[in-house]
Amino acid sequence: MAATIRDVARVAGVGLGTVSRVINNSPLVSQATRQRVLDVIAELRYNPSQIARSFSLGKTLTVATIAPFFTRPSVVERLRGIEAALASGGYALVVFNVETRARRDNCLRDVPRSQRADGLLIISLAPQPDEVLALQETRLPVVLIDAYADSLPGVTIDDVAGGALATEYLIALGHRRIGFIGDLIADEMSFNFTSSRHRLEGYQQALVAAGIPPRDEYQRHGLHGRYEARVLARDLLELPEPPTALFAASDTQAMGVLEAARDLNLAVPDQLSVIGFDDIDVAEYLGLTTIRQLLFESGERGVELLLKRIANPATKLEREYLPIELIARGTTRRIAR
Amino acid sequence: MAATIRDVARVAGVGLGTVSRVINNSPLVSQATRQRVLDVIAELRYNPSQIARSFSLGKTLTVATIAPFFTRPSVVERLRGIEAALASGGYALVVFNVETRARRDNCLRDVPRSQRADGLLIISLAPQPDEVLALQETRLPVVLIDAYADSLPGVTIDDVAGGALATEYLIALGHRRIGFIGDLIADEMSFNFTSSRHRLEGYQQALVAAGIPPRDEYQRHGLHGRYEARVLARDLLELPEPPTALFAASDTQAMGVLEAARDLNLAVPDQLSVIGFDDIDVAEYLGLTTIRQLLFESGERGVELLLKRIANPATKLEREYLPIELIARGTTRRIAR
DNA sequence: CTGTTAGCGCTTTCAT
DNA sequence: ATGAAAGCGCTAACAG
Repeated sequence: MAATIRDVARVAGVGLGTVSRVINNSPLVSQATRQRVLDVIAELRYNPSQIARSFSLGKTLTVATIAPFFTRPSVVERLRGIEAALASGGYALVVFNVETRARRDNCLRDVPRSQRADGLLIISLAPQPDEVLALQETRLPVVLIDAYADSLPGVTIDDVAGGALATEYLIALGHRRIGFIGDLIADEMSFNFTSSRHRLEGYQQALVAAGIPPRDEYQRHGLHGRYEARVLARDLLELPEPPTALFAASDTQAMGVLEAARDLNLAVPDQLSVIGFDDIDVAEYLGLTTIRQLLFESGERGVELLLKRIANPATKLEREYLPIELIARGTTRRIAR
Repeated sequence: MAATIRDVARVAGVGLGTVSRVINNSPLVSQATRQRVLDVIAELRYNPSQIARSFSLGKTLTVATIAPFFTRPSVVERLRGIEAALASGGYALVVFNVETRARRDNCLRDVPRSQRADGLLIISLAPQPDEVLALQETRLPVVLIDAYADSLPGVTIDDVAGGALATEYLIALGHRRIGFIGDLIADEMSFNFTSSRHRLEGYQQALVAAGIPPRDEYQRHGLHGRYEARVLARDLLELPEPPTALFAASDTQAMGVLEAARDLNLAVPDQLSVIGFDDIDVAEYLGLTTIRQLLFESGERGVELLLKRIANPATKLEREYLPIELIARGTTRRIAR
């Protein structure tokens, strides 16, 4: 069917090796020979088989990514950074999307083993200790993005500091009754997202530091999603003594909070201040105050670390922290007294 | 290093073929032998190499996707459908993101040739005739999603009908001065998106059918994006005799229109009706009236067509049209008189 | 500079 | 039911 390197060699009247050298731009071919081979390649419409190439080389020039809900704006933006960095390095990107616990476990177990890729990027998923061990056994270079695990390299932000930053800002605006809306605390059945948990920690620390005792009833957790956050927030805002400000662990959840405020006819920011996290695209549109993190860059940096590790697996464990920044917009204001 | 099939065979004291049969669940192995081999596999932590397997089989169990701006909500949703359908079929997904004209051309040319994948899905990009020819020459099964090309299978919606549907709705609400905001008309330098152009056609047809002459100054085109649409809309709305309703070729652009209205202190829908296209996630949040198309499903159906073609390349050219639906929300209303 | 050859790890006949 | 052997298309080491 399709021409092989052997066909090219035969027609051009040269050896296999020569054709291979031409394909790979080796300098050890005379100009004349090279041209002849090139002509035959064009004539035969020959395309080197990537699979055969990978096989022979022992590398796939492919990087695999496991991401939960890759449809979430923050994840998409990280993926975009990954793709861009990978493409400029000549690597292809294969994506595994994970929306159930079972698939998370399967992917984490099987993808590294399949040897389809030269490296693996895991987004927003923290492998458990036993999974880390299994991962290391495969010897496949791995980098975590927006997640942390002992003895695995990664790029993240300081989520605790982020949570504190958001909360301190609300405190500085005079708020004392500050609520928190975040993801479900990881349990057996869930994904082990850690960022929401850390942001909660930062929230609590900031409160304590300001002499405000954190109240349990001000902290609500649910599945990540606009609708879930809306329900949670509505509940929270109907408390006898409701919060005057709400910190949502993500912009998506903050949108749910905004909806809840609308449901209850609470004016934002006059009666309720709202702050989110991530600074996804739509945050600007909504005028949402939020904590910005560099999503695109996290993908880029993750790829850099990974490629370094692929080139030299002995590279010492690197962990990179990306900066965060408070973006004050219109959903927060000094508390009315 | 890692154990190979040969190691397993040796340790288990069986032939290569037997191990292969066990791996592939062939029934031609005795229960006893199978168990012995399985034990050795576990003991050696053997994982069959996917690359070697692909190579030997002559198939990669991978599908490639070329998508422009895969960060756009509508594209992401299609990809999600693709990934889901692929995963359940045992295929992996490799993604190429295209954000420049040059990369579009390169991908269209190189990806099919590289033989990295058993099939190719092209999203929202219409190959030119010469590109179609080159594509067909590679004999790689291809399916278009949200794009059309002669002699290539695909799944799309009827964009002309969609444009007409949106426009007729505005007309039915009493609007006569209806503007259109869409993508740049394809030129040498751009991507050849066709959907916006077709929606414009539908818009014009509906207008004519209602006896309203389309006015050139009511039709604006720019790069796809919220900001660009905002600028375009602002300009349009500052006309001496501005439109009372605006049809945006996508929800993202409709958001820009909404911003423009805000800029000019025009109340929506009281002073201006706005309708979008796609019904992306955020449309519901914004209460945006729009034309819904089945994005996720378009990915699923594209995969189905593609897998069918991979299984049997002689499958006759299939083209599938997905339904559209008007979703009336809060950004449109009967014109005040 | 160039041709030849030995694998890479697996699937698949083909015998047995 | 199972072992042996022939590739799949390419790269790289080796010999000229």
